[in-house]
Amino acid sequence: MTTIRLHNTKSRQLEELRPVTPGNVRMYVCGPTVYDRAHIGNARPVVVFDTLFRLLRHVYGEKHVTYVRNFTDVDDKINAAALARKDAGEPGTLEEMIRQRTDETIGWYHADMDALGALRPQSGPNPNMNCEPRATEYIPQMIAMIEALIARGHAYAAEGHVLFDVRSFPAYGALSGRSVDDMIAGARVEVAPYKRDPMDFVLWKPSTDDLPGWDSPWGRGRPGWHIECSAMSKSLLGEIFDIHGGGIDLQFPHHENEIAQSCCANESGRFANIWMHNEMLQVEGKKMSKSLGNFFTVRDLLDQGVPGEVIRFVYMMTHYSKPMDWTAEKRVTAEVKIRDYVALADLYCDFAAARLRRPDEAIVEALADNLNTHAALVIIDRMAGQSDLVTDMAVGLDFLGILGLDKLEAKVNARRATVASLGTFADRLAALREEAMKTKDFGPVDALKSKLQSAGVQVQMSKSGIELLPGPNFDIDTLKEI
RNA sequence: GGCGGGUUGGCGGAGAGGUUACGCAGCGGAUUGCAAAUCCGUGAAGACCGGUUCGAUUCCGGUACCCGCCUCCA
Repeated sequence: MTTIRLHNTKSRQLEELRPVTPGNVRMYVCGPTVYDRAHIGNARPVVVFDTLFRLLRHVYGEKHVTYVRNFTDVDDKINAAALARKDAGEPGTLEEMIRQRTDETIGWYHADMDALGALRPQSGPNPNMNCEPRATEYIPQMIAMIEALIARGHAYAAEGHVLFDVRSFPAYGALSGRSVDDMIAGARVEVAPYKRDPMDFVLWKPSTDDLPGWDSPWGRGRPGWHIECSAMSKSLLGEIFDIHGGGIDLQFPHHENEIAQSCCANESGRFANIWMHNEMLQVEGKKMSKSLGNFFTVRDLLDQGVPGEVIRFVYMMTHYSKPMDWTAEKRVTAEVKIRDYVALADLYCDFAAARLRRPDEAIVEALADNLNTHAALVIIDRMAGQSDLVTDMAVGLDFLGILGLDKLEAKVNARRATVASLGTFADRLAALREEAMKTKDFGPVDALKSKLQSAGVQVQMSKSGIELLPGPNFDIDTLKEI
């Protein structure tokens, strides 16, 4: 069996994946807070961990991998958005508006991530498991966990809040490499009067009547930010599971707090084994931000005509552990590559054979080496350079989630249809050329050629004949006028 | 201020203590009515300063710059 090695943020080392339950892998990835469209930074972990999911399914078998990714649908930003709508006079209760907004956002998220070729989280061993749990469906489990933390002396209730006592957990800060004392020295912590220690964080907080809330032993309230992941991962994956992932920005405080809560509430005192974090994304060398005007969503790109496979290809060019720069130039590079792959598949891919074939071991090995997607793409390029390996290239693109075989075949067919539709122009051009060969007046040939080129058609004339292909800016409407 | 990541040829981007990364672009040639496509060939690097070493882009230390987290943004 392929040995998978992954970088564990916790140990700061490359570690061999040894599943808690041999032969079965369980992975939890922190999902989005659902209040708005996913921006291109949000999509990076989705692609990273989807790639890992695909690798795990390949190595362990589809029936032996469980992947859970939550939707956080209780959050003050969501509340604020719903309150604003209510104040604007929209009908319905706050709860209805929140539900409406979160449902809508989840729908967007699914559509956008589907376009990137990301598989929906799912469980092989338990196909009925809801692997995309919503936080609001796990309030009782959160309350139970908070009660356990209080009972074990790791949390305390104060003024309607329940707080985690960071001093009760000596390992607090281990994941992110900081000490409680150092952090307090940073002095940017909100020091609420009811906190025993400035670093103590909220597990439960009271809700006023105009905010969503649930009954609890501490009165009507709502959960703090981090507890939902601890509760949901425990409910669905158990106390101890194999991989926990997310963006590096979650390392502190989110994951640090998850570890504290889960380790202290769990009988075993343990939690996830391997912690994986993807580095951040920039845009044209700068931090993506609304004020710089370089902020955009996955949907923005899709609407601009950048296909999901191109976006995914750009993500996969950079190793997940390094900062990634989204640039227009990379987008173009990816577009050219994808177009070349489709053209090659048109010529040399045996789709029937491809559907029966396993991905090339070298590609699997590249991913097994701490998810070296760039190395995998280099192998794809090598395959593209040899006609007898193009079928393997197609299998590789499918395995990497860039272009599924069905999608690739559909693109090939679309390309063929376009080429066929160009046939009459090819015939016209051939006739003109033949005539020009005799008269030595190439004016008419060049006239038609440049018209075709301005419609985005690639004109290839050789001794053997004329070939017209759709180019990057191919426009069928311009063509009709010729 | 604390913690962490980054800096490789025009651009993107890896691995490896000493042997061509690779891709795109460029340049030269073949080919073409001209192009395109294709093929062949080719220049170009390792932020800066030290140290270890026979030898470092690769290891160690420092400096600079960029980015992230420490403010419930992946």
